Amino acid sequence: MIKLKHLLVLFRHLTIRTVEKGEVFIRKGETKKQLFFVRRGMVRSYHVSEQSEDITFQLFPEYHIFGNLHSIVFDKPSEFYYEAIEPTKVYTIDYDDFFDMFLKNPNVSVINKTYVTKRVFNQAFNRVQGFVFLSPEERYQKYVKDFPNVVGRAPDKYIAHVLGITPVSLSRIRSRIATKVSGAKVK
Amino acid sequence: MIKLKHLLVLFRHLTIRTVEKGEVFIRKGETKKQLFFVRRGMVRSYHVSEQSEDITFQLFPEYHIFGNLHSIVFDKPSEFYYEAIEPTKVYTIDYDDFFDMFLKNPNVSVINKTYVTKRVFNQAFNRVQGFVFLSPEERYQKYVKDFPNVVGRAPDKYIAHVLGITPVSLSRIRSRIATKVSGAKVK
DNA sequence: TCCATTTCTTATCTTTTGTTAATGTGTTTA
DNA sequence: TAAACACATTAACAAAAGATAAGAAATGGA
Repeated sequence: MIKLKHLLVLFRHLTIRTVEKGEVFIRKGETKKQLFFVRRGMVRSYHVSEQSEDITFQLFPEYHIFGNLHSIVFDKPSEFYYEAIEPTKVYTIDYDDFFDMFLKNPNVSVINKTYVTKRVFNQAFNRVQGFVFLSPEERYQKYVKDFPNVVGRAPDKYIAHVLGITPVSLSRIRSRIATKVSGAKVK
Repeated sequence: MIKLKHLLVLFRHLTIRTVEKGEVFIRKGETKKQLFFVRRGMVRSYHVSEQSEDITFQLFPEYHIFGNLHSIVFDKPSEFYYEAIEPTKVYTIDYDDFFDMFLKNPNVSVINKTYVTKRVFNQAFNRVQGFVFLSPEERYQKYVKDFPNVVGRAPDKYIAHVLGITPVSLSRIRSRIATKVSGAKVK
């Protein structure tokens, strides 16, 4: 059984970076293979296209791991930006150095080598399940349950895109849920 | 660079199973950790709930890898059934034996140990990107492009659920696309 | 070949979403 | 404090999707 405490011990050995809101960890086009552990604050990944606005792909609050997956997994340049949306502190390590850590630090060997892989895969797989089996409203309810430390903290417009809907639609969903819960719409 | 040829060599050493249409490889609730390589035919994973019909989660044509991910990644019982929807031939191996293969067979060591992991993650990650950035219609167009050997072969109702929409809606999308392409609707 | 079953399409209606824009409501900062 | 800005909500309309049902087409067996 792996505890966050163990993961924390591991990342304590790594590079610490403290940034202001708005700072970018990874830019589109970059190919550096880095892993990040969010110790404090929040990070969002987003995609920019010519025609439309930024579209947020994922939000990473404390104790979440993110990285340039396009580079790490697919050996391609990053398609996303990764930006702090709060004053944020992260632990960073180069991905290729990452697995060496296990050899050099016997005290962190409690952490299964594939733990990070599984965690990241877990994120993606669970999201796909949400898109296939749940309605947008159910998806939001699940998100509130799974990420109570994100909802009400990150802007709703970010959460909306994570859920695959527009901010306007999410606002209506929230209003709909409030009506259901209280029995009557609060004007 | 890993080629399908190499993967094929690897799986040639494994258990071969040939089944009829309708046979089930993995049942909901099972915890066996197995990897499958589809050599011929097609497999679908699906979820059954009390109220609604089966909902197809994914389709695996030739040269695709599938497995009991709920067990392999999360150490939980499978939530899905995995069923052949055509006469199908698969190569099977127990997941824990899988990585031993690399040690015992130097001739297949060209295959990166993490290749399978990356492939499976790729599937999930790309799907999430589709759900976040594309409309249902665009998602279908992309699916046709990415899986031409599935479209027109597997029932559309399966593909619809994979794309997160209803079979009726997919039928309308197909009709809409046909109208756009030909300029006029064929009655 | 014929019948039964499954799948796909079409229609109707309701609900939800996307889009755009206007209006509130805070927050920041100059 | 006032102005500027970002975000959330609401409204109005068009477009799309869900649900249900009926009919057409395709498929599979006997």
